[in-house]
Amino acid sequence: MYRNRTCGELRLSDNGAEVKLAGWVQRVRKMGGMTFVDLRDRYGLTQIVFSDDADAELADRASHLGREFVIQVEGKVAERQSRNPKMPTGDIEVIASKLTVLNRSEVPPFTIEEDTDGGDDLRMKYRYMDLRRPNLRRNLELRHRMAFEIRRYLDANGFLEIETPILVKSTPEGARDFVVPSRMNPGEFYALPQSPQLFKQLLMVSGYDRYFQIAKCFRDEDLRADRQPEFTQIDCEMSFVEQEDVIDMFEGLVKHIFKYVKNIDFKDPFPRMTWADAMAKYGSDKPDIRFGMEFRELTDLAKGHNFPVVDDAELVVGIVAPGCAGYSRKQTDELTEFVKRPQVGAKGLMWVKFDPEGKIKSSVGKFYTDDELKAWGERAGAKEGDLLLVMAGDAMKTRKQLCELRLEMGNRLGLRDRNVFAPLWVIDFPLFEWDEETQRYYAMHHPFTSPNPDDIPLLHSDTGKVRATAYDIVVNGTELGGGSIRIHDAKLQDTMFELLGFTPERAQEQFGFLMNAFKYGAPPHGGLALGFDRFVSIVAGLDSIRDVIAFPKNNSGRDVMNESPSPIDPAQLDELKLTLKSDD
RNA sequence: GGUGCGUUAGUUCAGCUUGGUUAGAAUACAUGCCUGUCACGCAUGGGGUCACGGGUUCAAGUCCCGUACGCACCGCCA
Repeated sequence: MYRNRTCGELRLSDNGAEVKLAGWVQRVRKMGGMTFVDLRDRYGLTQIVFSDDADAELADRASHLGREFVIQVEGKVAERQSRNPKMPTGDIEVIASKLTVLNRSEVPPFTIEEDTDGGDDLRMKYRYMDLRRPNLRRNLELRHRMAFEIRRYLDANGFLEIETPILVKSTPEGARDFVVPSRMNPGEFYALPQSPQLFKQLLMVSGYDRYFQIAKCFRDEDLRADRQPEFTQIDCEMSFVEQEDVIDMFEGLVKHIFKYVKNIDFKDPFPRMTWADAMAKYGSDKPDIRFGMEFRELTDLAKGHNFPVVDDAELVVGIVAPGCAGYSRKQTDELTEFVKRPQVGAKGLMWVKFDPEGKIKSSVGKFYTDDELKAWGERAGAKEGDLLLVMAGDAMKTRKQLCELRLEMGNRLGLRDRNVFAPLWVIDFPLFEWDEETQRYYAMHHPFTSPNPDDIPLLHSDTGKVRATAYDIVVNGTELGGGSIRIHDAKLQDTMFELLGFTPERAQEQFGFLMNAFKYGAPPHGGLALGFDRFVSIVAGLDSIRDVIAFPKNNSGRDVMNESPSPIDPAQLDELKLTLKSDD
């Protein structure tokens, strides 16, 4: 037995106990005739003391231990002469009587501490050491805890966890597929699943009316801080349900997680907002409702004053930054620069300051009288001391740009507190999205999403207006997940494919197995998928999902630790009947 | 596919604006001193292909071009 206690558990009540500990050397502090060693394992840190008075040879050996050596120590727990209130084990120490070096370590390339001195790249290359750091350890513990609670909740509600294949059929809709060549079927390929969508619908046909899976999904698209090529979804599907049933069930799941993992009780139902409202009030289908600053339309007030920027605009819309009337020229210029950055892409920004004495200062004073600007302020709900920020232009673009500005102001004003969680259901998404480039409709969610029954008459006449029975759950401006009630009627599904520009042959080729299954008694069904990595990172208060994934990929989809992807052996290519094209 | 920023000691960075002596700091590492430290302290020491390639120049870590890599973002992500 290498150890009988861990480095995190010893307390004053263990005083006098003979213990055996094993772990990694966090730090060695030599103080003349005494040497202190902080010993670390998954559970914590314990101080080990070696003293010349007790055993000079042992103390000398201890003083030459290096960082991250793996050692085993036997000794007696003792109360410290000088306690350290900053550590849980700070009241005690272990007076060593025996020291065994189980393994040496090279000097690590970065410090194994909460605030490491290592950069991201280096940490990824030595991820196995990065994972020794307490913050990453806590993240993975949180992830485990959440996965455990998800299973507990769903099991209690009668869900079955069922695995679906990783080698699946490629479908061109949606994201780019990762593709796997088939050796036994030369020239043919599997795809890795973007989600278990089709399988979970088939499981509903099979009668497994409550299914879930914590499923790995794969998308071959460019990465972001919150996007990995392989990621994990909490994938769920239910039969004999309507939108309300699905929302209830998974609002319950989210509440359960916050309650048992974060000790946060959401008593009230989560607020809901239609997609149209979300776009109009926040310029986003995933608004951060931790703070207000809702959009107010000023188009009618602003137009007709010989100000070309406004007169040519489809929409004039503003937000009120509370208490910001004192912003200096420099600060308003900064905001203007912010919206003019290529990432936001606005042409400019108008501002109106309503100072506490009732005076008005504005970047557009040339075009509007104080009374006219006052009317803007009244419409927008600006009080004395507030700053009104206004943008104008094409409606959709301007809303998106003002959305960026709103979030920026939220950050500047400290209104986006990581410890505050504001969940929100966004409902009534459009069923279709028009694509200018290819001049056709795409499914906003996916082609199996059912239209809102009220809008079925519009399917052919006013396709773009048709609402879907689809819903997203948003937390703090991040899309946590989404789902829909699916189509279970073969005729309606045919209509969908037709509107999406599929020929019957192509629809049959791609989704024939699902459509065939639907001929044999498909129950009404619907479901939802939550992004597990994002969920964990939101609960942990982190911006990047990389910190909640044990072995993530970098910005260009590479694993810098094992250097994948990598070329394969020519023999492997031969077996697969593949030839590489030369790079030109 | 595109935009921006970055690459200098094991590590995190400064130096570049205005080209010119032996490229610095902190930390880490090694050695010594130190019997209550816990970000220990003090002293000494070792440690550099200034990412790579080309160009300008009498002279390039520094200026210019390109490439690679990293990060963030746009496009993309039903």
